[in-house]
Amino acid sequence: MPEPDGDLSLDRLIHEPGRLAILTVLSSVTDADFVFLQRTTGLTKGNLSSHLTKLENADLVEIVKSFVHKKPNTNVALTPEGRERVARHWEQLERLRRLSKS
Amino acid sequence: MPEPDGDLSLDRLIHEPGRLAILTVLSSVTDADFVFLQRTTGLTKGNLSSHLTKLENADLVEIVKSFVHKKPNTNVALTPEGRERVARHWEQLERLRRLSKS
DNA sequence: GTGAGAGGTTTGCAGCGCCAACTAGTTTGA
DNA sequence: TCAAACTAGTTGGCGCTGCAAACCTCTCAC
Repeated sequence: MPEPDGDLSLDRLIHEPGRLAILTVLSSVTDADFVFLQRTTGLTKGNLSSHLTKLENADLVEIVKSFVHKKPNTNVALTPEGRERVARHWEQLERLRRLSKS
Repeated sequence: MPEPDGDLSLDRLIHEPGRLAILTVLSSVTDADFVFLQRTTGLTKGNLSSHLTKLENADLVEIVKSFVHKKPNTNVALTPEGRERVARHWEQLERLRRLSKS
């Protein structure tokens, strides 16, 4: 029940390392496909797949499946809400960090 | 298997919100007692207790128990190693964040 | 056709965070 | 004096969730 003085609580959905990596990569580009995300984040396919599903369910990313060169292609982009929540998360972290430098 | 290009991996032990809060608070003071940490982090006693145990096992904090005014008192301080690893963690986060702002 | 590989998804489990319940001791007050 | 209430924690049980391995489906080379 005790709320911290300034709210230090972090959104687990975003804070989780794997997803934070995905979201951060996504926020530097307009969109990215599965393979690119896998290489940049270092996640295994399985992890990446399940994280993407969670992010999609939370409306943080939009996923478009199609075929490119006859191969399945999964394209991922942040939703506006996702972009905003990631930005807010970094602010939250910044706030937390400032505590330690004062 | 695949390592990311630049290492984006985050230390779960430190990254976990509850512990990150504890460690960050601790890095702004020389030491703190249980009740102070509970108030500043907003964690429940149970959480705080188990997080502290983990941090102690990992040698990130040192815990000294004593009695103050006849009451049990738990005093916590970062170890040198803890201090360094927390600092490194924030650098790691900063590196990750820069990806998204380039 | 068949073997290898790309591109994912599903499954199983281990580990962890979270709250509730409990312990141990102290103070209050009837 | 004895019990109720409070302080300061610790422990246990449960449910979630991250992880890797196994699996699936399609394509291409031979």
